[in-house]
Amino acid sequence: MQSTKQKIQDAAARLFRKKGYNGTSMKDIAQAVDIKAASIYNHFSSKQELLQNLLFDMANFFVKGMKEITTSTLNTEQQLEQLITLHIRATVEHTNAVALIAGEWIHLEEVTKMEYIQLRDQYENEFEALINKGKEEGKFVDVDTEIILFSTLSTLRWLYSWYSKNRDYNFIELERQMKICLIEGIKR
Amino acid sequence: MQSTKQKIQDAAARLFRKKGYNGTSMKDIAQAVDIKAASIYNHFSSKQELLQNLLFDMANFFVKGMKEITTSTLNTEQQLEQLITLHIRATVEHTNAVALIAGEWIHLEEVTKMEYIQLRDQYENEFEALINKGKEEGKFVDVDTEIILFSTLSTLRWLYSWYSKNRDYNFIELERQMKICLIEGIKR
DNA sequence: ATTTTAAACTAATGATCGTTAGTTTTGTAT
DNA sequence: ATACAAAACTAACGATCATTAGTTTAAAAT
Repeated sequence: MQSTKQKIQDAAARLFRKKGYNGTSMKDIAQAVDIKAASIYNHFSSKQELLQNLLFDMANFFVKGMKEITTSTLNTEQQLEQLITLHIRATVEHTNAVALIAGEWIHLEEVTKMEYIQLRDQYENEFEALINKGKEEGKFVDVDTEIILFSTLSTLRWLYSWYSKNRDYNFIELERQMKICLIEGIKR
Repeated sequence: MQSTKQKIQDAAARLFRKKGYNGTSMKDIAQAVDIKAASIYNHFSSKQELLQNLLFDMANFFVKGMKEITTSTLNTEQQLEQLITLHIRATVEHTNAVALIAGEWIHLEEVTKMEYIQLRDQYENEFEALINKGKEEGKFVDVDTEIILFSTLSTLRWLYSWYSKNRDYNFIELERQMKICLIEGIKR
């Protein structure tokens, strides 16, 4: 059985995704959990806190996953494969929260937004370093690193959208195909 | 000199992108144009109409471009190249409006939203048909068409984000690199 | 110069929203 | 059974918002 607090978080993620942060009222969230809007404040101090929890949980999930991968003994190509797996796992396990990453972070209040962007940039920089490493090792094709990064990341970030329409797609197969699509294309 | 009407549209695009549709008030838009909120209604009948104009202008831009390309005499690979050029052109010429495609279409009112989704699906289907054609001709690699489509489209759709941070990047070079990145990867 | 039209303004309306205060209910520990 | 804490409720607040009505100003046409 799910706790009320967890139910509120889940409903918030789903509604923020469907109607946007500002388009979702505390009443909407409360109704989805079958309580009154004021009761949410027994569990969270504000609507903004709900958004922050969702976004930072995901940001930390990715930053932590990146750290584990880059400090492993896997070779560069294997590390890139693991990054793809990381994104697929996040998407499958937290589809709605992942969807918020695409656009709803703009509704974080100013100070928090800057902290969030910092985490995102950190992640991107480590991703970029990995691609550069592969290029230095002569394993990857000679295309501008930033363009490879942006092309790869955009695909991984958009995955939630595709996954929402193809939830029955074979999971292992998706992983295999994405690795071909994203890695074979840049191998030399 | 830009007309007031055009200035309102441009400000709306910029603000919708920065603060979201619901996060942007008519007063915000008016202030950006240095008039009062009520004066906007001399040019547009509602805030919703502003969003609709922006999104459908872009949707029509893409649908029309697709039609021109697929009815041309170019071969499959060249047509795919032209599609990339189309997205780059849209992004450079209408950066803010293109940015709205990623997330703000959810704020279209219900009936209009369905029309919009229909246009989007039509575009995606024609894109998919092109990839299938390339595969049948034995020109493209044997990866699930939907995955190639989703990977390619997500990169093209996210381009506005990258472009916003790299406006000084050499334009011709971007086009060349993107074609390598998106087409070489799926060629066989 | 006069009329007409377009586009700005002021002021107000009704609705919704996030949040708070105060109260009651529910469940748990003693 | 009683006491306590957690979590629900009702009611109300101040603020903001999209939009409308009515008025004034500016520009264009006659």
